[in-house]
Amino acid sequence: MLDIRLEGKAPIYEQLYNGIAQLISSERLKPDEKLPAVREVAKQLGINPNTVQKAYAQLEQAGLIYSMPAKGSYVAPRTHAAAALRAEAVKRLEASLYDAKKSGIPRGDVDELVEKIWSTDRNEGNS
Amino acid sequence: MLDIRLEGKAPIYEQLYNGIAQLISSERLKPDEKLPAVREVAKQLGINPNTVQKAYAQLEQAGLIYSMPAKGSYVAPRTHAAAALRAEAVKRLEASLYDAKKSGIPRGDVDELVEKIWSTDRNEGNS
Amino acid sequence: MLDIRLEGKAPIYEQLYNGIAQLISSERLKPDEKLPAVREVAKQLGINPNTVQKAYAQLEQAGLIYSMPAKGSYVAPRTHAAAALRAEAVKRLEASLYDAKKSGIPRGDVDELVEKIWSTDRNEGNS
Amino acid sequence: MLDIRLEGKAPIYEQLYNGIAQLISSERLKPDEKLPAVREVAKQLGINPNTVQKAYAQLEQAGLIYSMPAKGSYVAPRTHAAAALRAEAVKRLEASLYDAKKSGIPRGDVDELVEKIWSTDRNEGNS
DNA sequence: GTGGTCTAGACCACA
DNA sequence: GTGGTCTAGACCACA
Repeated sequence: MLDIRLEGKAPIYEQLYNGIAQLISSERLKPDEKLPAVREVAKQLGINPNTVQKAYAQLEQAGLIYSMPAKGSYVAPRTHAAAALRAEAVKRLEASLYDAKKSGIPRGDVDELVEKIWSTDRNEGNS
Repeated sequence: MLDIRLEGKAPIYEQLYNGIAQLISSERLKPDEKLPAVREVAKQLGINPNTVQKAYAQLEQAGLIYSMPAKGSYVAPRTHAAAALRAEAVKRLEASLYDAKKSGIPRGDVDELVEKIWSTDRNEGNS
Repeated sequence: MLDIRLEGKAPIYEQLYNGIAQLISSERLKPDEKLPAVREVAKQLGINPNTVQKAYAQLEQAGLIYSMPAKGSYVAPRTHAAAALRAEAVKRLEASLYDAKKSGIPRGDVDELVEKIWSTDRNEGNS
Repeated sequence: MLDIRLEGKAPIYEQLYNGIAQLISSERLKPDEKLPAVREVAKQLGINPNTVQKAYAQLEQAGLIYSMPAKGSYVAPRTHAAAALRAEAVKRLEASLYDAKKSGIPRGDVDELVEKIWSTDRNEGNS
């Protein structure tokens, strides 16, 4: 229901934040779409509701979602969200590519990585 | 003697690791050059020897340095160090590409970025 | 609770590492099973928590366990653990073969040993 | 002059001991052959004469070499040395192969390793 | 409660 | 002197 995989050493609330931001950025979550309730996400992922609450609070503070008390949380309207996030993502990727080039990684290796990752069509999820 | 500034919230041993890795990568520390002793670095930076020890241990395990107990620690031969650094760079790049994909960046945009960066003729290198 | 005996001159954290690796390898610790907490192991064995922490950190880095800060440490999924253990076994075997060669053991003798051991039908396994 | 490579974390005197033992076991050092002088070995390998002295002392104590004061050290006569060492080496290798089998390494992989190592004809030495 | 980081300080074998 | 190990004990963010 929220196709997000928790893994690695980063704090869970941060992984949740990034995961949802990516869903918004890629428009798999559309503007004004309702997010699943905090408790639901917590149960689904087997984590503490406080942790989900923290992620939602930070998403709201970042202007990516808005919440209507007693109703739920919703993806913010277009202008605020997707475009800006995508621009940021591109910027981070560009920096990574420059680093890779500086480290002497040949372009061919990069192209192979890109091929490998983008051809893994669909199904990021469920290990 | 080791021109590294500690700052920010990242763990000290990690900052040390990255700082030394950069010195090796940029060849300001040359292959087989002796690194300052654990205790010396600790005194110089005003931190605990154990913390320096941890950074050195991880650098050794990554293949960037080798240490001979009772003699000292040394920068690994060029090939080893370069291979280790490239392996790390590839790992970071792969993570970035996954993030970019999840953020909805189309493959075409990525290919363009790669083209743009790698066609920038030659030597973008050693910052 | 972790049936491990510390003895001999090897570093404690290394004995712990090997002991736990064996429990995982023999599946007395199953995939995704929770390991006892760092402090608990320390108390039980009468050693310092830092020493246990070191063993756990290295097990995680070898891919044999994964840890979620504030939740606990868990045995890695079967595939990861098995791959890590095999990688280590191959490394040890390679070293042994080099030693054997240096000691002047002719290749023919080695081949005979391999033949003898692998033809011993099936399941020599889980000690 | 003593084709031995020092590497890894083991104490140098131990590496020296094993290296010389292997040369004797493989009969690249023959019975009653003279070993190079302590000081010579120390200079050649860039290590402390005390370290070489320690290795020689332990080799003598193990009955692998004998020393004639003011003359030098010599490889012990046949019966004491090569045969026993080789038997030990075979035993260690056999144990390693059993471990490898228990770890699930397929015979094919072992054969490849053997092929790789024994076909690297000659020249163990000089990195 | 949990893993993770860090300090202060000790001791060891080896060189 | 050098790297490596270990203890005792503190503090942190996160859950």
